[in-house]
Amino acid sequence: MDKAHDVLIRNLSEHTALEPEDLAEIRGLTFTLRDFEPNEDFIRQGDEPEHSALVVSGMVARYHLLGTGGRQYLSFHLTGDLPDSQALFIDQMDHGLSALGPATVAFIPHRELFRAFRRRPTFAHSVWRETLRDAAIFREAITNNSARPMQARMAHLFCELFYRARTSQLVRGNRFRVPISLAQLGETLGMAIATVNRTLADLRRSGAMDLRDGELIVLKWRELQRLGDFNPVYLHLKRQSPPQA
Amino acid sequence: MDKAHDVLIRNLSEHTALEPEDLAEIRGLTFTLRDFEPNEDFIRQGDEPEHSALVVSGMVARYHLLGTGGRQYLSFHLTGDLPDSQALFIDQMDHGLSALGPATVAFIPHRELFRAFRRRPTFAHSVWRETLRDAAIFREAITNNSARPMQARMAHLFCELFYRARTSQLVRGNRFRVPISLAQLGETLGMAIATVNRTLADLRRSGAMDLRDGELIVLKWRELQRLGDFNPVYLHLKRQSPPQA
DNA sequence: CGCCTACTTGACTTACTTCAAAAACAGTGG
DNA sequence: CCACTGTTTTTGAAGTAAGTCAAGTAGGCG
Repeated sequence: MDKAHDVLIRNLSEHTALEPEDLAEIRGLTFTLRDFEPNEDFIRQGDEPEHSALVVSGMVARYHLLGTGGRQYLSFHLTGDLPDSQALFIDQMDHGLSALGPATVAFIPHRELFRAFRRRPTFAHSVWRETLRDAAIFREAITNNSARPMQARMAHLFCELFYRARTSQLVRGNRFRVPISLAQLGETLGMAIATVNRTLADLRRSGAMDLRDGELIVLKWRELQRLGDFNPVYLHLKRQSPPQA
Repeated sequence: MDKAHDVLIRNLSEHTALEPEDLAEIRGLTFTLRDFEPNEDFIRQGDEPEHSALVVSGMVARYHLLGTGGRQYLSFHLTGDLPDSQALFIDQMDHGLSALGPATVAFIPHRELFRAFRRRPTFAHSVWRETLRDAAIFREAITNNSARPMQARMAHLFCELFYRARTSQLVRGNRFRVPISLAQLGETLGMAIATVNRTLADLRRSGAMDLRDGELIVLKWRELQRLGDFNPVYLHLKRQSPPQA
């Protein structure tokens, strides 16, 4: 059951130099694991959570509920991410979280985290940094959905997911599980489902990538990056690891 | 010269209960004031700043540079805000900052802030909370620019600015300085300038608000809120202060 | 096999962009 | 004080990308 600690440490180490004492402190945290079905909610808008979540496996999404009943997806989270770190210092959730495909999430009481923060400021700063990276990803999403044409918008999303998956060592060959429907893609990128389909068809036709059976396949990384106007600086990773393809 | 400390304390107090020791620590910080012209940049994309900024007066914006040479505005900051708090734990700026109208900004070395964080964790947490509120504002911008029709989109932006201005006590009567051009509004909301003008004309015609001579005038708050589908929960303010009009 | 959901495709409509030009305004210098 | 220049705002007309609507196909599961 050390998997939760492992993935958290690996993820924080991508941007922060943790000392042995920090690692010990993290390993002392008690995580409660829970499995979720595809599309199962686990934190709802309006909740006042007393636990923090950590993605142990699978993919998890944040979303806003719209007045019309629909959703706006805000971000996606992979193994090692703290998808509701934002809730640490905030009373009421302004957004919800759900599993995309099947996912395992570890929960840890806020109280325990705060105690660890007090004892190891470096650990606190690494989590803070994690929330700031989240914010940078939100900023990029604003630009993506506001200023880029449909094709670039979609390509950019796939670039980000693939790049992050790669640093989290979730890419086998040039493939990686992205259990997302066209409808959800539309609710992420702000486009109608018909447009999603046609835009995706264009991307497939370009030969740069494919999305099949819930799996993203990157065939020509440089080309996809060009199409998506993708520059990974905003992900603020210590070592830049460009996919090789 | 104490203005910088005052506005910072007032702003942090909106969401955090600071203790006398925190106030003393904050009052001990050394700020360097600088005045900026309208549209003057003061932090550029790519910079690696060693100082943090605090808006003392005026309005300040964050923006992404686009490949096409244009800008995508990401957020606006009022008196008391820390518009580049994101840079505290991040090497390289992924966005720039500029003054909108004339503005006064106070700068403080990161080193000094970190020392204060170490001494007063509550202060650190209040700044962390501030960065999380920023992130919540980014999330709302994603939804605004992706899922709302043009008129609601614009109304929502004005609602947010007015609401925040009000909690920062920057609203005189029902007016408040918003020195933003139509072109900049377009680069904020992801619409062409012609559409900005027509949408703004519609809003004016509705009688809910006006924007004249760089001043936002809210005539019917409830109506504007309705048009903008605005719910201030995401601003995470301790006391909710609905404008009276 | 039949049901349900997800994806695909086509035809039509429209909201927004683009292009272009005029009007209003601000600043500068004679 | 008023012409001259440049910028911002306003308005119009035309083109188009994306949304909507609708129907059909494919895939997954009891």
